[in-house]
Amino acid sequence: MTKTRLTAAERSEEVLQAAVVAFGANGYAGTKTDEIARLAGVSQPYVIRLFGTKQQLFLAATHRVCDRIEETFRQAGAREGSLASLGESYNELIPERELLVVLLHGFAASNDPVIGEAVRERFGRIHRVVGELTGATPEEVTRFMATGMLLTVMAAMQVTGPNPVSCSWATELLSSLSTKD
Amino acid sequence: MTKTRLTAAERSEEVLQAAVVAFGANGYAGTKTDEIARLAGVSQPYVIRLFGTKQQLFLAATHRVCDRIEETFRQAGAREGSLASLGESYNELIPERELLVVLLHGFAASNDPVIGEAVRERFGRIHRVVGELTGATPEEVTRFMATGMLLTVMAAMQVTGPNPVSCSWATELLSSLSTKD
DNA sequence: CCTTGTTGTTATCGACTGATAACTTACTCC
DNA sequence: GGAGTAAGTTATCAGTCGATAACAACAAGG
Repeated sequence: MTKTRLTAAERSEEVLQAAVVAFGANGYAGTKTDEIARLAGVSQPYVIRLFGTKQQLFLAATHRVCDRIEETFRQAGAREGSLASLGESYNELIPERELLVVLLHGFAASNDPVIGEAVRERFGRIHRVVGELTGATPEEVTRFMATGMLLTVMAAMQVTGPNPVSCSWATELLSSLSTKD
Repeated sequence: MTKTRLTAAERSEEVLQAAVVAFGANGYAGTKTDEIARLAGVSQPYVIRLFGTKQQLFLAATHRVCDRIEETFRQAGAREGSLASLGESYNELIPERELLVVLLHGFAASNDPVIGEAVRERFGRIHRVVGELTGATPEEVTRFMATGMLLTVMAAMQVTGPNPVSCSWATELLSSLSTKD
């Protein structure tokens, strides 16, 4: 019965983490604020009060995810500024399936002007950061991003990450990636 | 006032095309059957009666899209069995933004077991078909699929296709693709 | 022309869902 | 210790949305 009371900032952080999980599973339109509330252990109206709007909460989740991706890349880049190094660090992110898939749901929700603009901006930023960290050619960076999108889509299809659905083409595809990723 | 009456099969075809457009714009959860009905020029209950369920309609739209992609690849492969040839044919698909984006929405909706299974099956099939048509190595095929996913995501973000949102990173990225796609 | 099957509509339900308002409970600082 | 503020809840609304049912209109064949 730990009815601990948190500051709004702390509670917002918990709600945000819950939102990443929920949105990652069911996307923007498919996720109900009530579900996020249950995950976070608070009431649904409180979720709304903390973030104002479902849309704003989704934007916050998107930004959180992109921040973490950039952070991961920066750390990998600090160790070794190669595409291979960043690629490996991306693999570390895959186990947290929701994380990557939230981003995919952001892309998918780009028809909403507000979400679309945010998502384009963040994707462009990741693209730029990868280039800056590695000094790779535009072609190499593009190819890196393409591989990232493939992995993200596969995460969404649940053939990678925890409890993966076994799939002949998926294992084949993954092995052909590791040969020169 | 052309109150033409069609057979159920013909009307279903029109509804299905409308569904591809609508689902492509707003995804599975984000699209209302009523919207599809308006696009097709029929009443919302009739849409349901023709396809039974919103989910079944989405599945039909997904299969339709995948059929068209495979068809396009087969035709290109018949002309010339190279990855470059298939890649060019994919570019022809991009102007019909909805088409590719429906597939992305399918990936995103993979949390639904029925949709997930269908989408995994179709993606695997495309992967296999590309391999068969081109005789390329697994690594090359995987890279082809990765590029395809990148293009699909970019289509969703509306930086390619009709009325593209202008975006510095997008033009840069696209030009680096055309150098050796 | 009238019966029968098929196409299509209107009316309506019932469950959901984001958001608001009003109220309550805990913490904190004199 | 109580006044004030911040955290959190319950109650509830207003609008949606997919689906069902019942009815209507059109076509074809005998």
